[in-house]
Amino acid sequence: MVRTARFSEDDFIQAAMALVAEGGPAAATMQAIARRVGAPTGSIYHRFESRAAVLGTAWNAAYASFTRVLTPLLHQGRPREAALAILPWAMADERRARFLLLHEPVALFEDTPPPAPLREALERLEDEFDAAFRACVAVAGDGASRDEELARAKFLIFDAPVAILRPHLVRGGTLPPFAARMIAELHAGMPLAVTPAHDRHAARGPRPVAVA
Amino acid sequence: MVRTARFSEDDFIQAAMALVAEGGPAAATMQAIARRVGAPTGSIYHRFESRAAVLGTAWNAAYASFTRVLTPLLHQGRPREAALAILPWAMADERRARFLLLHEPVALFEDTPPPAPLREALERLEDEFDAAFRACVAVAGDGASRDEELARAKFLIFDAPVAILRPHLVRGGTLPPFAARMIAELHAGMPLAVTPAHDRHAARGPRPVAVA
DNA sequence: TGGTAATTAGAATGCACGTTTTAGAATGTG
DNA sequence: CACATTCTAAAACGTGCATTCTAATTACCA
Repeated sequence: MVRTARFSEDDFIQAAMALVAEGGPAAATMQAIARRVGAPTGSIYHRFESRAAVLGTAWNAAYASFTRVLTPLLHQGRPREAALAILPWAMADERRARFLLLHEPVALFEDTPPPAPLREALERLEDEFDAAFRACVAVAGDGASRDEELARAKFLIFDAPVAILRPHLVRGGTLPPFAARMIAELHAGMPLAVTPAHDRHAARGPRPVAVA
Repeated sequence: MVRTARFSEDDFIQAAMALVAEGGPAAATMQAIARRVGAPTGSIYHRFESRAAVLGTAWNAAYASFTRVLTPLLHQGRPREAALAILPWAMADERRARFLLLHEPVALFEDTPPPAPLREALERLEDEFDAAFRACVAVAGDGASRDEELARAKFLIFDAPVAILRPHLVRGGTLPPFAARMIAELHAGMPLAVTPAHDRHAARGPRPVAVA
């Protein structure tokens, strides 16, 4: 390198996340990202090959940060703690949480999909997350009832907590104390059969892989 | 009228819904809507003043269809039935369900909001829906615990069933039988205090209003 | 101190979109 | 049968976008 960079890769990613969080995918134009960072439009293209690459990198980073919190708890057979861990994760960076949880990826990536390396990295992250769920739930009966157990786990650990969180994420501001209470009550009233510890190792997914 | 129309207002609405359902808001361009209907682009402007008006009309229609099913059950104090009613409503028209439940309105309306009459009609629909929730839940204690009860109700009756439905909506195809089971189990494990019938009339919201 | 590669800087390009315009075709009314 | 009106039809316009291009800066190194 011969000239010190004024703008980092992360500057652009943060700006893109913030713009999507505040105004939806359409608000994250290249010019808006550049303006928010205070850089000329062209500078983005020294770090990212396209808009899809910027959004894809941002998405992968947010997703990885999310699963980094959940995955270990799932592998430890603690679904309740995993579900509750979503709340502090979301409040630690509200914009990132809005970016990841409030927008279907289809709206971000449909028109122009991110470059292959990013897509593959995301697929790996998704596979790891899925494997963690499978490792957590008890193996019981045939394929159909196994699908049901997995669907129950994903609902209890991911979708329901996100649904509880969503109204507050949309509104912004602090999280009311009853959000955690509702998640706890949900897990008490709709218990999940957990894999015994000695089986969990066998079901464990591939080792975590570093993602850009 | 002096010339029979080849394309109806509803043709354009259906096309817009389908395009958003399949490819997100960005896919519903005026040209795409026209192409899908088989009409020239300009014809849309004989029925709608703008793209925002098309999407807004579609949104209001989907929302009204949804609340028409839920609202009466809420006013009858039957939250469990209301929650379960979401499933047949969604399967009756999957595209409409994807359109309404899979996309945050911010992504549809942020850049250009729909014309005032449509915004007002939507606000009325939302107020009615909210009033139905308030009429359903038991009034207990101070403001904070009342907020909590209302949040519980909205989660149990709307957000959680939608979260259970969402993966299958994303994937498409038929709904697995355990979706209804999960909703029933959820309501059994996390019961909701319901307003006694004689109080419900007082809390009832404004009469339903016809929407375009 | 001048060469060089990385970066900033910002204008330029081309394309897709929402919207408008212009022209023509269809249909009920007098 | 003409007229007014409502629609189809398709091209045209202006804007904003992603991306590319050209030039000017910067900082390290020989």
